[in-house]
Amino acid sequence: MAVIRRLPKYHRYLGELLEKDVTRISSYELSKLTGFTASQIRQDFNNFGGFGQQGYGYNVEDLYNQLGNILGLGKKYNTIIIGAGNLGQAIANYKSFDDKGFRMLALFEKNPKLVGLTIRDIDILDIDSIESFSKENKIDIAVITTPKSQAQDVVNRVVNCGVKAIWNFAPIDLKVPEDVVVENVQLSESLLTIAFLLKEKEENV
Amino acid sequence: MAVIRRLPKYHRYLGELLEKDVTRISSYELSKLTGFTASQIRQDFNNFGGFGQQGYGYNVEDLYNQLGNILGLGKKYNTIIIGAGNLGQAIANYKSFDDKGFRMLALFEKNPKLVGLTIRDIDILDIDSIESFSKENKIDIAVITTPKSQAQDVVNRVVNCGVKAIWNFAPIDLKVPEDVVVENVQLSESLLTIAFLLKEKEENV
DNA sequence: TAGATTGTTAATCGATTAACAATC
DNA sequence: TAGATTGTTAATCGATTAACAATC
Repeated sequence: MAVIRRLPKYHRYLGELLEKDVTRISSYELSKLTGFTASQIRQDFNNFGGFGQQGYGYNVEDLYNQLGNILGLGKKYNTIIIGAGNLGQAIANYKSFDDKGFRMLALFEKNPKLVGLTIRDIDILDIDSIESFSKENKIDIAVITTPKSQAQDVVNRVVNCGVKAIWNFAPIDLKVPEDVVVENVQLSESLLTIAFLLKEKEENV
Repeated sequence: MAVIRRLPKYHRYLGELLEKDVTRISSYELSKLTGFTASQIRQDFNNFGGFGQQGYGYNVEDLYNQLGNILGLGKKYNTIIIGAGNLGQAIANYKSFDDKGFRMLALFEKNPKLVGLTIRDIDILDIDSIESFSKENKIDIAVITTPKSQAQDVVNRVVNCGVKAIWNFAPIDLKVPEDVVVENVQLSESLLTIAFLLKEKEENV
């Protein structure tokens, strides 16, 4: 699990190298870019198979594609966003998510003032149409950007609709069946970490 | 460091317990809430001093306040948001950040169509007024919600203005002097993790 | 061939869990 | 006092780093 948190970063840097037409890279050079140790990088890649070549290093394009496969890119993921406030709209606007295979199909919203609008051609639908929508479209991932108070309720609903992964931005620990993946983005916890580090820094002066 | 990532979660649950007028809690009960083991919880708290009482457990209010202090709450942090797109606006709208002591003073934006607007009474200022603004207001934290291409540049500018912590939402590893705290929120990496877990789940069926 | 760099094993480090004496 | 639960030490586990033989 510690490894897979590093994979997206490798993938990102390899994508950048690819754009710069770099064809090969050693674990040492990659360690300078990513900040991980060369030893760790080699260990990480070897968990998934030997992608390198002794005396040469790694082929950037090959490694990029291999990591893409491991990360489950190449597949398409039908994704809906529940909660069309600023955060939901921000996510709908990220074109790069679509590019990575996360198809943003629709936003769902309770507030009637927002229903009917579109964000980058993505419709904002009434929240009560989740069930009917999911019958016509197999949903893989639901993004939860509702207020905390509605989060568990909408999650129950989408899980009933067969959603297998939740990307949760509400400040709450969701209860889901064990076969449903939950990835939390706890902004508040991230911000508190900053406060802690700032305070610690001050004390160590 | 692993400990301090857990502190905000403890703090959140203790806040909820406090609202429910729960006065005491044992490490065992807290383990059921948070999902951490009771042993780990006791270890964590003991890193910062003995907050409990044998045979009784922990006083919820006392523990909540102690953790708040450790997390650096109670202090006020002057915060600016750079980039007034959806994400910047979303963060400006989070009232709970203000409540925790993160004073959102202003948003800064390049796009002239947005400059002059206000989000929840927070002005959107021209990005070129960062320097003059920081002379009148000591800024502690800068939130980076600009596009990737502008992120490093604005970070250089705010660091020059004396900002000591960066909350970075741009998909890039920022270069900062070593005394500047950077906390990254890499949405794309978080989403890729979901893809990986979904794929892995499928393969293990 | 010599040099470079991987793949992989062993050593180290740190974090988590288990156990239990201390004590409220 | 008996029961409950912490504080704390020791044991375990997992992740990281170091080292080096294999090999391109």
